[in-house]
Amino acid sequence: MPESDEIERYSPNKIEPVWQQRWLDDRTYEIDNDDPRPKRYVLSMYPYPSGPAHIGHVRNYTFGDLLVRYHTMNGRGVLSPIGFDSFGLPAENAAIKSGEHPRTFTDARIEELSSSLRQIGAVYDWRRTVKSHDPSYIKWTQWIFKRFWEAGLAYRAQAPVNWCPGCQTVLANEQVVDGLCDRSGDVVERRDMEQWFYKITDYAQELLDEIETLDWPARVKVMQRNWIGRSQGVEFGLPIADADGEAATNTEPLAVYTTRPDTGFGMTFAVMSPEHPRVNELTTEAQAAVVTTFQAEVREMSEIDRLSVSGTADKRGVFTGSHVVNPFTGRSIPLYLADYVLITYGTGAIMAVPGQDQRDWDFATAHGIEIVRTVQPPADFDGEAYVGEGVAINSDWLDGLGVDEAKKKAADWLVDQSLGEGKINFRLRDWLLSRQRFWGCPIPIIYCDECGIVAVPDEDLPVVAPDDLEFRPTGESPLNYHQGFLNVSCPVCGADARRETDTMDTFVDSAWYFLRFTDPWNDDAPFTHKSVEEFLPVDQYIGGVEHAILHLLYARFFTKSLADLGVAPKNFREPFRKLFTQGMVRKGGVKMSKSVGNTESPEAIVANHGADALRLAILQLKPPAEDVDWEDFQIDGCERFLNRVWRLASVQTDFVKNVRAGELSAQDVAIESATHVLIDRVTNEYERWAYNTAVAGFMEFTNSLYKYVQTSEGPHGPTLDFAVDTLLALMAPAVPHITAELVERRTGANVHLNSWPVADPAKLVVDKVTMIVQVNGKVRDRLEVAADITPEAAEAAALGSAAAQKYLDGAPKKVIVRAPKLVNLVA
RNA sequence: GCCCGGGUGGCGGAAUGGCAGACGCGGCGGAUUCAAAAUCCGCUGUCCGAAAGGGCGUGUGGGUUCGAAUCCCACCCCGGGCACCA
Repeated sequence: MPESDEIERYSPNKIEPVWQQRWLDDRTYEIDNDDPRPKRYVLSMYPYPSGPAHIGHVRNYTFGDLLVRYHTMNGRGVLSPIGFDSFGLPAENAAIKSGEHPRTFTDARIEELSSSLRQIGAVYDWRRTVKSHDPSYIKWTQWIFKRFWEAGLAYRAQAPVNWCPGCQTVLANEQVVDGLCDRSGDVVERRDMEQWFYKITDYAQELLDEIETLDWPARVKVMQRNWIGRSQGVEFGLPIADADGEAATNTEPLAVYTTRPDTGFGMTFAVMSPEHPRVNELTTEAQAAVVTTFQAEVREMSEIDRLSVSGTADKRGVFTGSHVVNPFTGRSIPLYLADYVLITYGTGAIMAVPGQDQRDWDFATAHGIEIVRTVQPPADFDGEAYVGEGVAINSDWLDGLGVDEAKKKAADWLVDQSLGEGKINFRLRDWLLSRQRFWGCPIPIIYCDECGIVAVPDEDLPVVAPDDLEFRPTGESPLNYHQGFLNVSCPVCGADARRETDTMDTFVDSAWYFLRFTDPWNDDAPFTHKSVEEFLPVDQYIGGVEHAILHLLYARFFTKSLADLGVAPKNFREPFRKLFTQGMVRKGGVKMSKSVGNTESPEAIVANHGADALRLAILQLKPPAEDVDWEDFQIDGCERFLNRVWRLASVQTDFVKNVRAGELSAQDVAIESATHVLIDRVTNEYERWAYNTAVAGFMEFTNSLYKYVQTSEGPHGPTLDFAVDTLLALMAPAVPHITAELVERRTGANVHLNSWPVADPAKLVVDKVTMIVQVNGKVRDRLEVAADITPEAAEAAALGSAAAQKYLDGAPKKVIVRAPKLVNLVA
């Protein structure tokens, strides 16, 4: 089909802004709470507004937008909101550098990101936009904090915390990666500070149990399970030994936690964490000096130094001079201090069993402590500590039992002896939410010398940071210097008091934003039971796998807590029914390429090639779940393809004279059938996130239509129109502008409001198929046969194939028939 | 170390027990053009062969099966997660 002057050229720059404006003006994607259509809630993760969209954003929001449009065409009322996770350090750092207020800085970045999203054709109900830093949102984040505080789910405590010297703030455990700050990369220090926590550990068991019910990627579920880290064991007391090595009755036993009570007879020493509160009490005078020195050494050590020896045999520790009694053997065993025992887990002290634990083995070897095996290793075992299955040995009344049986018997014995009780421990810690930063949601608390910790009354919310702040490069929050903010009178007694200057971790903001979207206009409540019931849970949540732990766990915790507090409906336990995690976009590999992607930003690509071509290229590149290399991004083929579609679907010119009417020829029937097959295929591929192959389907079909219109016979008008109109409808969720424009020109209709095509099952069946004939599993011939051929006829046809007979020496020994696809002749 | 993914042409990938390499990129050739761009059509895993045709081929080695990229076992490599959690 040669280019024709009569066909207006495809100019995305002309049509795309027009349609983007129309979707806004027509309020196509706005949804009211009482919308009668069946509801769908499609949500892409709350973005941090860092300025114009980068390619990772474009990928994420293209996937979401495709679904919003697809479900809308399927007659659903789709809630497609957008918001901005607009608190955070970058704005604050920019303020320190330029003196510009973080609010003006942030608002500008939000405007840029919003504009990029509109430019790629993503559609939202913009009326529902939520921003973390908006006072109307701050108010409810603070209100929720207060409800948590009243319920004991928020508390203030002195605790060893992770301090990032670069960010000048404390970090949650989750934000420390390999001892480094996950944002700045600084080495994290330990500090003891008074801080606010959310009691997420109250929900550890439910958070763990309900993972099972979620339609989430398996690896995300595994990561959450690992993070929560449930372990079942026994907590029991080791009596302190007196001078004779007997259990002292006047001293509290040392509590330890173990998951392997069955190995108790192999306990040849015990270890306390250097931070354990009973270290002083249990250290003898002779050992006091070395113990104090060791404690100081450990305290000085950063997390990374402490971890750097992990897995090595260098188990550092000192003897306390004291002994405890192994209740299993009745023997007195030495009590040590070692930095491999963590104060934050279990009781902060352990029974050490070198025979069955490699860490204890290493420590015992380094300090000359006796090692007793209590589980028989296999004959060929050549390791050190043996942690596998086996029969108990050297264990008196446990001898001969398997690990599980012995565990149970030993645990029961400890309970019977009133020494201990069964205990479940979690790795999960409470969520440290205080941040010593300015650009975050203020914690609505007042400290009064008379009344203590007092919450800001609800009617005084929100507490918002003042505008006239002075930003200094000291790293300290400017709130600490602002007398107007700092000084306040106590809401209870009226005495002079001062405000909390810490703000909340920004993960608090994103832990409930999806709820606010259901009723963002509400001034009397963060949302209502009704609004939650109307839209939640989110039917499809879309985001990066980097949020697999932090954000998703916090949002689940908030949901459960809010439900239990009666703020949300009681039975609303999980916010995100279905989760899709798209792969990351990697950039900056060494690979060089001529493709445009290397040098152009998404905005430049839109300007040069159009948003539809950009979207299509992203969809085609790779399966959505996989990581992509930016270098592999290729737009030329997609742009060429859209031009082909444009020419094909534009009011026909060059081949209009060839169009036939009347009876259908064989090739018309084939095209009609292929159209129905395409409907079936693409619908299925959209449902299962196979966007890359859906794009291939569009291209294949378009290629076959090009051949069709160029045959000497010419295309059949109604058949061609049906094929093209269907193609445009199927492509509409992926490339919304070009399809909207072409459909309007062709039929006057709005493709995005049209209903989704439905395949006619009768037209999906073809009457002739290619049957392959194999000899010994190798393809030797292809035969055209009727689709409903009988197995007998298929076998006969295969035996009649001359091409196959060449490889047969007489009659085949065996014939496998899978009519009508294949016949395998086994010689 | 443990737990997940993954390894297929020059490149991104398709095929989840039945024609390996769909679709796109890149490359080659043809049509159109004064010429070029654009466009349209065709070819393009590899080896042998003039061709017809055939051999080989989905990280490596074994196995199951009439038939394996696909299932099983062992190993190698790449990516991610967890990692002193008692």
